[in-house]
Amino acid sequence: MEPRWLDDEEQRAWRSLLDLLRHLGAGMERQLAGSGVSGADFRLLVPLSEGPPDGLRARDLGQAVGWDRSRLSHQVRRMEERGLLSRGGCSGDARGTVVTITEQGRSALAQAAPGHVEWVRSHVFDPLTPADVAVLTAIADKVVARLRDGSADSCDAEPDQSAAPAACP
Amino acid sequence: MEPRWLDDEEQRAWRSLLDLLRHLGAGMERQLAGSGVSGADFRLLVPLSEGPPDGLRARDLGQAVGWDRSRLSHQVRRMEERGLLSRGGCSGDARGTVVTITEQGRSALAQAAPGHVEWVRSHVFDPLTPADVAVLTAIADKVVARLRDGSADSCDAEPDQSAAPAACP
DNA sequence: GAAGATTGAACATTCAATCTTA
DNA sequence: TAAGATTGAATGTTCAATCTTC
Repeated sequence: MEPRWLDDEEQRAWRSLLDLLRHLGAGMERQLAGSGVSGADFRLLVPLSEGPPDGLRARDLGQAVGWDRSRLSHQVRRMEERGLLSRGGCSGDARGTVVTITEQGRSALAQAAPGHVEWVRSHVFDPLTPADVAVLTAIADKVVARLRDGSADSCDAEPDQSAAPAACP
Repeated sequence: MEPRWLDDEEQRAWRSLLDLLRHLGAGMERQLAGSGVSGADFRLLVPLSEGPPDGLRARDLGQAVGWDRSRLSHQVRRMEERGLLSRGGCSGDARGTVVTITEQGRSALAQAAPGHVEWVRSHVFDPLTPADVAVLTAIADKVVARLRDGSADSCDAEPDQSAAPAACP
């Protein structure tokens, strides 16, 4: 069957969206790098800093950021080596691992967060009107909902209720 | 100075946008993988298939997709090893390299493109109204424009006039 | 010296076992 | 048997030289 190709306006829209994707990711990474943490570091530090002081189970942390076990394990190991967090056993379920943010981790986050929020605000929210923001949220949610459904089509399900990196710590 | 933290609605918006980012990238990659090409493969094949039959200079190809020399060089080498494209010298400038898509590359693209466009349409455009699409384009362009300016702030300039992966070949 | 391109090392991510415990 | 987690190999990306030609 002949595919339904994109017309000119749709191609423009798609290209703009891909540009947004690329620039947003790259810009965010660059800004954070200037504060000494990577995007991945930040992603983990936020939910850990907001969670209970005892730390979070690796399973829950993985769910929070939408990562699989392997990626989380590697990232946690690297961050533990750098002193940003620590791992410990899980009382009650000997299979589990509990991840805890260290003082050094809190400090790194506290140092990075203000610049990050300022960057997000000035690069994303400042150029938009409040109406833009409302519409953008609605649009993003619609597409994400469709994408979530779609994951079940040809592949496995995807829980993923990711945490918001720009939350205030 | 106390940073301007995000309010609740802004946090929701930011989180939705990040979710969109992640799901769109992952979903696209997964869909393409089912057709035997990676997102990176596809990115290069599209401008090469649309460009002159003699091929494109690596410099121009890099500009088209917004990659640096190193990343492009590695990706081109891997794709050449798989027979999707070929490299040759550049007549007129002995420093240059000319990259050409092979028949096998064209075939791989022709095989992947219909499914890709169908995926983009059904996952991105179908859930949106024409008005949504127009607004989304405008919003993305505004933010990208701001992000382009911003790149000059703390870092180097970024030309990047990337190609649109979902174009019809 | 600057531009175009390549290379190898370091780092991140994915994939396929593997291991332990529920 | 399934869930939680780790590991090592394969692949992809970034970073810092390096090399050639303009």
